Order: sequence, then structure tokens, then C-alpha cells
Amino acid sequence: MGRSPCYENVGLKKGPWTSEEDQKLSAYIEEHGHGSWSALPAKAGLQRCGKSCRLRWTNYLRPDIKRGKFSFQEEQTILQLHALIGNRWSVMATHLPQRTDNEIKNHWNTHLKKRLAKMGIDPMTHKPKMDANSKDAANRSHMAQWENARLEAEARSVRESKLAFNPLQNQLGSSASADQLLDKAAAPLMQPCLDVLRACQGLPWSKTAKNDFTFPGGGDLESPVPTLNFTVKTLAVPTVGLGSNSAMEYSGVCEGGIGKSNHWSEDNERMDNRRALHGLTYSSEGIRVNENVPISNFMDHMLQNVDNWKSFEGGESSNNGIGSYGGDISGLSKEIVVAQGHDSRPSTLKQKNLLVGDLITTGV
DNA sequence: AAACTACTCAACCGCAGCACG
DNA sequence: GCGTGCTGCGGTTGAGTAGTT
Repeated sequence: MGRSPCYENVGLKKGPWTSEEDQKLSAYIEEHGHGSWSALPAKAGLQRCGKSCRLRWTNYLRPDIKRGKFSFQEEQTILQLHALIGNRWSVMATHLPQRTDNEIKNHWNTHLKKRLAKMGIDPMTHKPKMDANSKDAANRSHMAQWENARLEAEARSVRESKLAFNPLQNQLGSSASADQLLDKAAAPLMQPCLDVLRACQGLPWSKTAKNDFTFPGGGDLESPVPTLNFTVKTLAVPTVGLGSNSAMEYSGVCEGGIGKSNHWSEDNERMDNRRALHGLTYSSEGIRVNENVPISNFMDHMLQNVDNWKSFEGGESSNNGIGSYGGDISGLSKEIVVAQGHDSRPSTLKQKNLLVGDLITTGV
């Protein structure tokens, strides 16, 4: 190993590419394909080494590259994947097909890593930095707390997935790719579902004069599980939000009743399939409640986890804010608050005749 | 307007892994 | 088994740009 860099070859240019060079490279590849990168520069009439050509093509000139700002969804995916697989940019790039590994790496280094660090989270472990002398810990913002909660939940998800992966690794062999493992892990978790969202699709939510709120699909569902039956009160207490990921599975109950998952993607499908263990399955069609998991079970599960955040106060919620817990948490046995969050989209709220701050009480 | 600082991201560097003779 | 060539990947750099003083 340790070959000398190709740029040491006499006469080869380095540094920024000119538009003329770009044109030559693109024209050649479009006509002939890249073939052997090492042979390409001479054939294309470029004074560059093959490596430089490959980089320029894969990171910049390739026609299927999406440029510009990363979406919230893309950032979520990167965060989830980073928690799962670390700095494996090329693997991440396969999950964000229009982004290059270089772009993802740059975005992580310049934005996401700093953002986490600012929140007091170690970007490498995705856990809060435990510095007892640090005033930052005490003064951490609510937002940071939510990010912590979210990331801790991600870690849980990772642990769960690892539990699922190990036997799979044995089945598939050590050479199995991350994708193979993810797909294999997801498959057995897919259960026959009662699609709560579908059940209520097309049926308008109603809010009575008494402010009672009924989930319309609930009573008609032929299912062994209890039906959802929400009532809404006006909330006059601080809200507590549960963000994406961990929180997705918990707030999802509410959000599933209200509308589609706002966190849908192919990657999330894989992640969410694992969450089916908790009685929920996310899909492109919304959130489903598994037939064999009584609603009371996952409500209890939700509440167990909410207990972890009892000390939180204040009105910030994280992602998926539409389905957040709130109020007096100790007495929150069946209540979910509509809180402001990334995805508490005005259109969604309007559609469901909800306001931020509304308290939904489930009838289970 | 100039100087300085911070930030972004394309490009480079060097190592690892693989194929092949 | 070893050497060579090639590709892919992750870490790092630094030129260009934007923002601030």
C-alpha cells in the first residue's frame, strides 16, 4: 500500500475544474460510459488523473444528483443512520439516492455535528455529554432535551435492531450487507394489520358543541382490539412533546388517529417495521395498529416512556408535534396534547379542526 | 470600502480491499 | 503467496464566498 498520488504524474492538472473540462468529461461519459477511469482522461482529452475524473463525475456531474438544501426528512435519515452505522457515508448515500457520500459527509460535518454538539450531545455516540461540572448540562434548552430524548430512543431502536440483527447475521453470514440485514430484520416484523388510518380516511372528524371529539372509524371496526375514541379538551397546562423516532411510536397513536405519519420514507419503513414490536407499524399509508396488540398495551407502553420525561416542563415539542403528551403527566393516563412541532402543519390541524394546545383524551 | 472572520463544499490525500497475473 | 493496478471510501484541506466589524 502507499502508492504515490496520481497527481505526481507529470503534466496532470489539479484543482478546480473548468466548465470546458466538465463538458469534455460529461460528453465522453455520456457517449462511451466511464469504463476504466485510469484510461478515461487520455481518451477524453483531459489533463487529469482518472481518480480526479471519477470524483468530479460522481460528486458533481452525474445527472441524477440532487443539489441544494437538505430537507428535514433527509436530515432525519442521516441522523438515524449515523446513530446506527456511524461515519459510513457511502452506505448513507445508498439510502439517499440523489445525494453523494461527499455531500452527506459535508452536511454532517458542517451542520448536523455542530448542531448536536451545541445541544450538548456527543455527535459520535449520540448521547448527552456527561460533564458534571458543565453548566451547559444544567442550562440545556428544552429543545436539546427533546433532541436527547429522541436520540436516546434512537439508541434504543439501534439496540433493538441489533438484537434482531445478530441471529440474522448468523443466517446471512458476516458478509451480509447492512441493507440485507435491514430488509431481513424488517420482514418478520410485518404483521397483519388493522389499519386505523384507513379506517378513518374519508370520514370527517367531528367536534361537538361540548368539545367532545370522536374518532369516527373506531366503532365500526371489526377487530379484537379496543377502538379508538378521542375526546378533546382545551388545554391550559404546559405541553410536553415527544419527538420523532422514539416518540414516533408513541405519539404515533395520536398522530395515527389524526393523520398520516409525517416521517415516511423507505428508510423509515425499515426502522418503523421494527417498531411494530410495540404494536405499531408505519407505512406509506399511515400508521397501523397491529391486530394482535391491544391498544391498551401500547398506550401503557407509551405512558411508561412518558414517565421518563416527567421532569420536563414547557411548551416545546419536537418533531411530530401533532401527537404530543402534555399537561399533568402524572395524571395523563389517556391524554395526548396537540403541540406545536415541525409537523404540526396548519393544514393538518385545520383539516382535523384542531388547535395547538388541544388535549385529546382517548377512550380506551 | 476595507479588513477580518466564519462558513461551505469541491477536491485532494492516503489507506483498504479486491482482482489478476 | 506476492506484487501491481484499480476502485472505493473516509478524513482533511483550502479556495471561494458570505457575513460582520
